[in-house]
Amino acid sequence: MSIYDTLNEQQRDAVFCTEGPLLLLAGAGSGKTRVLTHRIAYLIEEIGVNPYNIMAITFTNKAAAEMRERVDALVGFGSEHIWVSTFHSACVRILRQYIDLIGYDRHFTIYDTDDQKTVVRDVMKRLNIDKKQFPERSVLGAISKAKDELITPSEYEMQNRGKFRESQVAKIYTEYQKQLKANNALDFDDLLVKTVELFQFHPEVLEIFQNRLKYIMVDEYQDTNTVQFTFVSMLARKHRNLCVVGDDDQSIYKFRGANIYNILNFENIFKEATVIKLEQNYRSTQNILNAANEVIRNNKGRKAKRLWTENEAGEPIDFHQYETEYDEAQQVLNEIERKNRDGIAYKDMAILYRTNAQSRVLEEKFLLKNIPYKIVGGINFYSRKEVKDILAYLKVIDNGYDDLAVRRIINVPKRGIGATTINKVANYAFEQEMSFMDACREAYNIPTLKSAANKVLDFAAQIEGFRKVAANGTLVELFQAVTEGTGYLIDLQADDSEEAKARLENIDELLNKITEYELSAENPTLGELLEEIALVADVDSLDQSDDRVVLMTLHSAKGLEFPYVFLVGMEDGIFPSYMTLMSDDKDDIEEERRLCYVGITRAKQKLYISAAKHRMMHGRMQFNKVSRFVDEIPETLLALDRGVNLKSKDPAKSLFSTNRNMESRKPYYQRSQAKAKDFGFGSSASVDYEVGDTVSHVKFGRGVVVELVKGGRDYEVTVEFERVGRKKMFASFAKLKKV
DNA sequence: CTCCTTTGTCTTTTT
DNA sequence: GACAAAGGAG
Repeated sequence: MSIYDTLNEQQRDAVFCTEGPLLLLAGAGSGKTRVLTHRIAYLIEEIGVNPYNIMAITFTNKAAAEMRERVDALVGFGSEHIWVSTFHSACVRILRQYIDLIGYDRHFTIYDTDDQKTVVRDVMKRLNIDKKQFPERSVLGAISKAKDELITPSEYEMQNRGKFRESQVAKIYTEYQKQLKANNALDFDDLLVKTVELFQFHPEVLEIFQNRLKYIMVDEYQDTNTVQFTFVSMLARKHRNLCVVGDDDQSIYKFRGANIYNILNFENIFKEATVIKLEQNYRSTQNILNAANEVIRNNKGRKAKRLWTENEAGEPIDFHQYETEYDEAQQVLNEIERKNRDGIAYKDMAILYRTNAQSRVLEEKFLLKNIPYKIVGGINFYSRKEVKDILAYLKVIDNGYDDLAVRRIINVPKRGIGATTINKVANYAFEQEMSFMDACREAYNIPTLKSAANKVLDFAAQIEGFRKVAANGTLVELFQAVTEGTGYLIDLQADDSEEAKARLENIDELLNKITEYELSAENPTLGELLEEIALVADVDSLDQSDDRVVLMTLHSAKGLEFPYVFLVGMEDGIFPSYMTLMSDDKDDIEEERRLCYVGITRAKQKLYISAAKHRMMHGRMQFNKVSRFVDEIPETLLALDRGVNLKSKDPAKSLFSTNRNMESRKPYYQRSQAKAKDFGFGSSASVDYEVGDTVSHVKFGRGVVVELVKGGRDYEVTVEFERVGRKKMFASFAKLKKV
């Protein structure tokens, strides 16, 4: 009896097929991670491959850690020598060793999306390009797309001669890239692009890695883009032992440049490739799987396959359309409570939604009911202002060329250095062709500065001081020097608002992170710490031993599974999103459908689908039809009756049919915004309290109404709360209850 | 230079 | 509603 006996025939074929290119088409829940880990074990134990010669690329750090753990359990030794990482971390690791060969300093900084925006904004200002006409989002999108396709600024310019918009973007792209280089910084895309460049211009470096990485495996291959593909195929060119695993039906990152042809054309590119399909699903019940199959069947561009399972039929899929998003949240939470009483652990239940914004209403209910939960994604911890400020200090200490970081902190906390002064220093730096930080150090040379020069010099001296601490002390000591030496902590401590308290907590949390890093890393350095922070995804921190209900977007849920899954907000306009409904590109709706497929197949035992008839979106009441995807699930798989909560206050007025089935069969586009407005949720808004009444609020607790003003379509109510003081809010949002 | 208020814009998904 | 930019007062 060997460990391989537990695999099915196709899985075993995949494990034993170790030489040459291999394309593994692995449907959802077909045990691809099992195959990958067993394949690695087989390579090490049976073929005698040195773990050092194996590389596995995963999508998230969490998946990487998990894979290592599972291989470790199988082989018992050597797994720590396997190179398991994400694309981005792998590239950083290579670049930290060799990037000086292509003209960067090895202490480069990694820019996140916010940093990118700042650079684009600056560049556009300098080039005098109107940001109304060229929103930074779309400019960055174009740049990122170009990078994904390995198009350099000059190539981009040549390809777009004579096209006004594109040539403007080309100018921005060129300047943007120059700026990054000057700051000794790379954005996320650059990590890949620069590595490929390094390999192109320095084949000797490429060869080092080719010689080492004899067996390469890529997980979630359907979501790779052109640079990533180039990177991998360069590495694999020598030994050609490239195993890619993916499912074209789960390709959900086209917006990020994922190139589905990487998987669809793999056999054309690697002619000798073996192709193995894994179609038996071990995860979900028959009902769930059937629903998933029926939905995905509506897509045109896909490889033919049909997942099957030996699992039992299981319970039908629950579907409810509720009145509002609040009702929906309430009922979902009720069910979670019920299940928990029946002995289902919280961590076995997950709520999935299309957009992060949908988490807010749910979170409020969780707080109210005191059910443990964890929200993945959304506002990243590391993008909070106070955390970014402190990190900017650390970045400046690590890489003095990072002008962006310097400018962020030069007046934080307040040092009396205003915009005028900063511009003068920036101009001087530009004329002298030096970094902003170096210009600060020479502030006495800038005649126009006058008295401000001393303030700038003090700042430069302070950074110098921190550098000394960094050179001699621990990271925690450095952290303390920065937070205390700058007065950042004292300022916050002096302020006793709720907000300041929250900020202090976040700074504390950052200290925890740094302490933890310093304890666990073999050879902790400031650079590595910053890098680790730059490359973590929020899912990475998901600890599945915690007994909490998990809330996340469908995108984040890829690769995960839960016994009980709630798919909320299944409405046309939300999922599929309004943007894709409006798009002329038919592929967009197919991508949404794949996302739906991913969502459905996360569930092992039972799936709950729900929608709201109307909900507040962007500050307006929106009336949505049930998602077309729900319509694609055969009725026989759905349970529609039990516990339906149709609290329709006035059915006569209702423009939505009370019959949910009829509703979902109507053409989707007939809903008009004007009609929705006529219902005037706003104009009919009324409140059952008045000035002087005591009311209670979900978050703020008890308070007294001090003012009530009728606005255009809503009441504006001001309440003096016992705990948090005076707040002004709209009655329809506040949901105040008279006590 | 700083702080406050007002106004306008934008709303998908993320390494 | 969330946030950034702009405008205005001290």
